[in-house]
Amino acid sequence: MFAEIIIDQDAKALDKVFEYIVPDDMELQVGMRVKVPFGKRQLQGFVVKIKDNCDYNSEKLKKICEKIEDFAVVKPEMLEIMKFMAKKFHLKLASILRLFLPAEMREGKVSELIETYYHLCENVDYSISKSAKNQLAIIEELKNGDKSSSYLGEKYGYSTLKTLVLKGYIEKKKREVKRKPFVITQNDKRVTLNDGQINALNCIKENKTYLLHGVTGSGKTEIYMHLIEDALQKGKNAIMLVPEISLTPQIMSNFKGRFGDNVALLHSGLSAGERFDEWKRLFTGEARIAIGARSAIFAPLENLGVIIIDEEHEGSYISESNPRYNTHSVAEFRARYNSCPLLLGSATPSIESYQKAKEGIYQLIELPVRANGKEMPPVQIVDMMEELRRGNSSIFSNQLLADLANVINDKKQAMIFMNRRGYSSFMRCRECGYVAKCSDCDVSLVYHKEDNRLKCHYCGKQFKVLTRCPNCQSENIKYGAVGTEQIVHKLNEIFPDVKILRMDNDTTSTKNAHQKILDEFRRTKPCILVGTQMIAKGHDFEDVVLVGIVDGDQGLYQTDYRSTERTFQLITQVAGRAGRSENAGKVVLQTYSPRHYVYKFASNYDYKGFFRKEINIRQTAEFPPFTRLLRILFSDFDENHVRELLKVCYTEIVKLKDKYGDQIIYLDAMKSPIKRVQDKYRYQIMMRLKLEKADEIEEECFNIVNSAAKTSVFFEVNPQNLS
DNA sequence: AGCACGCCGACT
DNA sequence: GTCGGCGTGCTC
Repeated sequence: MFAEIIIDQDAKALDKVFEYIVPDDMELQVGMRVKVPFGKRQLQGFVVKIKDNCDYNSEKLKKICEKIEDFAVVKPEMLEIMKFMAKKFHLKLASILRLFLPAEMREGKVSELIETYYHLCENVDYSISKSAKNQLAIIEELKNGDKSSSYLGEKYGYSTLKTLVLKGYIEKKKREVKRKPFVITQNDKRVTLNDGQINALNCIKENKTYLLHGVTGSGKTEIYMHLIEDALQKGKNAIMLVPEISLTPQIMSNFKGRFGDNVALLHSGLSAGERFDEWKRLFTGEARIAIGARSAIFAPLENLGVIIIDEEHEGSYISESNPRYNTHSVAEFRARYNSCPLLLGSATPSIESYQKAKEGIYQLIELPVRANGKEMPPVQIVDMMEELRRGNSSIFSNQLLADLANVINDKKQAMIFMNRRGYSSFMRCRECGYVAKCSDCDVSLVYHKEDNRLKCHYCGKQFKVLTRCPNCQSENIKYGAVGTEQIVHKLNEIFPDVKILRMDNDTTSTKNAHQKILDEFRRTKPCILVGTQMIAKGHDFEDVVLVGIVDGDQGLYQTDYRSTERTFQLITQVAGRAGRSENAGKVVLQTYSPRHYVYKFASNYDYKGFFRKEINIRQTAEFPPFTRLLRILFSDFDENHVRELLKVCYTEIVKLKDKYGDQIIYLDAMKSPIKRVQDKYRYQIMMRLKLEKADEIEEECFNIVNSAAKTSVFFEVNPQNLS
């Protein structure tokens, strides 16, 4: 017997199957991990095929050394996923396989938590003197079952235990225990579904992809729970993906409360050991529901009854570091493989997904009404240009300050939201609102501090920093964004007696910092919480009556075709934080371009209107979903090396223009906007392709690059972020 | 990824 | 003379 094996090394040169002889006495299965001789070394590999004949020079074949486990860690479905992903995303086989296993299982690091415990020996005469109270107490405790060493030791003294062992009355044993990452509080509060929800549930039956467009608070979570419950009742399993940022204790305890130990949670807050335990519970079938961020799509579950992607529009579902993949595609693959429905849920679906629903590729389900019947809070747009003209050049409009003062008076709470800490940002005229844009691409230019230039992230063109506004000649043209620190500082000056909390990547680096800040916010009134995106998700605070968006524009003038869409999503999401309870809320949105269509639609919560406008723009501008963007990223420590490689590939790819003509709308090679990352120089080829031949062209490019490159090159389709 | 083979500079 | 630099090539 022979086996095809993928060596567990993330190197391009090893990205193929190697053949080995299966020893006669070895019972081998596909999906097992094995140790094999490889050159002078012994390496780990994955068995992907077992066969009777070999296709390689049989004299050179070596024997498999041993099995790492006695069972197949990679199930057949996962091998199919591997093949699918390798083809679709041009990834190395080993790097995909690694996604399937928790890091703890790599290179024999399998660490299980071992507990020592004591067990009462049976059929023994216990002759213990009455004065030995501790010894007697231990025996009594053990009559009710085994107890852990640490428990007994702390309570009665370790020496006592030792004595009993010596006497032969009790035994010391070891066992594996599961780390429980989460305290389970049973709070199975069921909500009766409204008609909309029942309708939605009745729709989702078939082996299809459904897009659930439900406004904030329309009860999507309840639908998810019912779907999962249905699946369990049919003896099937379920996967639910949520953005990492919204894996809040609230969400987790909701699902744990409803499904108890059936749920395995996979999120970044877990220690490596906890992750491994949760993974194993799924693998063995002890847990049947996987809930987690992006990578939970690889949960080792078979027989799936439903896959759910919550907040499907979130950018974090596209992996931006290696291996780069797109969760929707993998989810779709698994759903088809298991013949189960895939549900994409969002209050603000991505333009791509909604378009697919329009085209009938996805089944659209709408939940237009909030479950509690409440209106969304009104959004007031404040024109910051007008504020400037009136002589207010601060970060805060008079309106926002007045509203904040009211909140403080009423001992309520407010959230001040800003888009992100910006080091690189766009350049804007403070007089007329003009924003520097690329002459070719109609996207905003990004200011790069390192070389004091403005760059276009699409075509790589560079521009000198402007000193005078080309529109109104004002010299008051600046780059730069305000950070959260700055906002907190100003607020402290204006409201010296009010507690102001800050939450962003800086303040939440430690594991529990996030929760601590939120807890403090919950307790304190009045209070203002200043933060980035992370305050926008899933936290319900009864007393938040005001949400201020300081820089509504920032998302807008980010540098890619999705920025308007993101701004809409963000405003909707942030607005949802105001007035969750009886307290009528309000949203104040500050912007320098108040007439931009996104604000009109967002302030009316008019998703469909926004979609119609946006999809038209995409169509005329020839951007996705009507075209495909392809970015080929080359990186290497040696700059000359990359440039040479880029040149070779580019010359070949340019020739495709002869063959495909206007199918290639745009093609250019350039430095990557952030040209060095982790000491590696980055160059890229950007292409915009018409859809008809996109697959074909992509494949050709891949082959060109693959035959030229010794180092690995990354392909990205419709990238989220172009740095 | 690693490890060997191999072909050119400055050292006991 | 040879020790050692890292370019190239191979691993079933």
